[in-house]
Amino acid sequence: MADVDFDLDQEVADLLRRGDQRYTTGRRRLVAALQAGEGPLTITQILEEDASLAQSSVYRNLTILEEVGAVTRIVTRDDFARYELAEHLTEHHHHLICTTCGDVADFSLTSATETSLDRALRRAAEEAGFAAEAHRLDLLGVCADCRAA
Amino acid sequence: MADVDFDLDQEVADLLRRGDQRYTTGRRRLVAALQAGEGPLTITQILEEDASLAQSSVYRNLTILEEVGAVTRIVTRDDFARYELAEHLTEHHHHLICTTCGDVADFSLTSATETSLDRALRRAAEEAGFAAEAHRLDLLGVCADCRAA
DNA sequence: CTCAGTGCAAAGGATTTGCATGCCG
DNA sequence: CGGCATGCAAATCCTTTGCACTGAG
Repeated sequence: MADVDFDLDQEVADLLRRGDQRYTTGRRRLVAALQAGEGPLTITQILEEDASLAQSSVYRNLTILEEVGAVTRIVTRDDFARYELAEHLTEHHHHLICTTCGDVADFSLTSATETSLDRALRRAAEEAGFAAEAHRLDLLGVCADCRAA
Repeated sequence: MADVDFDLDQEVADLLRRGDQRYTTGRRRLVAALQAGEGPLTITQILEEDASLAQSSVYRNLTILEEVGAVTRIVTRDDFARYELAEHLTEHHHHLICTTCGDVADFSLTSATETSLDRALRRAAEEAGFAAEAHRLDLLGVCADCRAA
């Protein structure tokens, strides 16, 4: 785990440096908070995770981290944007979005499925004259917690 | 085309009636505007499509149409929610989201791909104790217009 | 007639920004 | 030291809501 943390920090530091940005204490804390989360986090959840962070700085730093490619911003249905570490810093995955509580969890497909999906998407993009960059696959439903409640 | 329109109107009328809602002129215009769009539309686009509509009524009616299951609200990355006719009124499809201009277009996969994808998702949902309701697959990239520009 | 639907304008709420201060390089 | 990062509070902007009016049944 220590190794993983170190690599992540290094990677983020590199990304920031390449973007002429500093890796400040606040940004380190932000990355740590995102890493601690089980899935994408809302600003509120981040502030709860680390109360030493200021809301406006969190917004600003998330924007910068997104610009340098360290963080991804996702929007679901509710009014809260969520942020997670970029895929190349973690692993390709998808989201289980709970339509009841709004929470988001991660899941993965087998690489075989991913491969054939990629192939199909590449074909579709070509037909539309679209330069594909990435795909996003979400599963909507009710999470285990909400089903129990 | 006339047939299609007729069916759509009938269907929406039924959905509204079941929800104890009226199918008023404004709502008809709203449905027509959504039908005219090439893909999901923002409120601004809807108002441009039919200038006789009032913004607040559009918001209110879209909410109602969503509640009765005639319309789906989607959120991408920019700050504008987009609306489209519900899948059972159109056809199962996915979205090409332009990361440059934010516009959204529709596309479809072959039914073979859809089937295997569904199977994979069902499996994943089961593992997570998640009651799957639907899936959402978006392709992110640069649209033909933006590539040309 | 009655009550839901409409339109205007004002309010709400997540996000952004201005500005003075603090800290990294 | 110089400039970027920070934090507070005020401003923004999409969206929602209050209220009086209109129209459907």
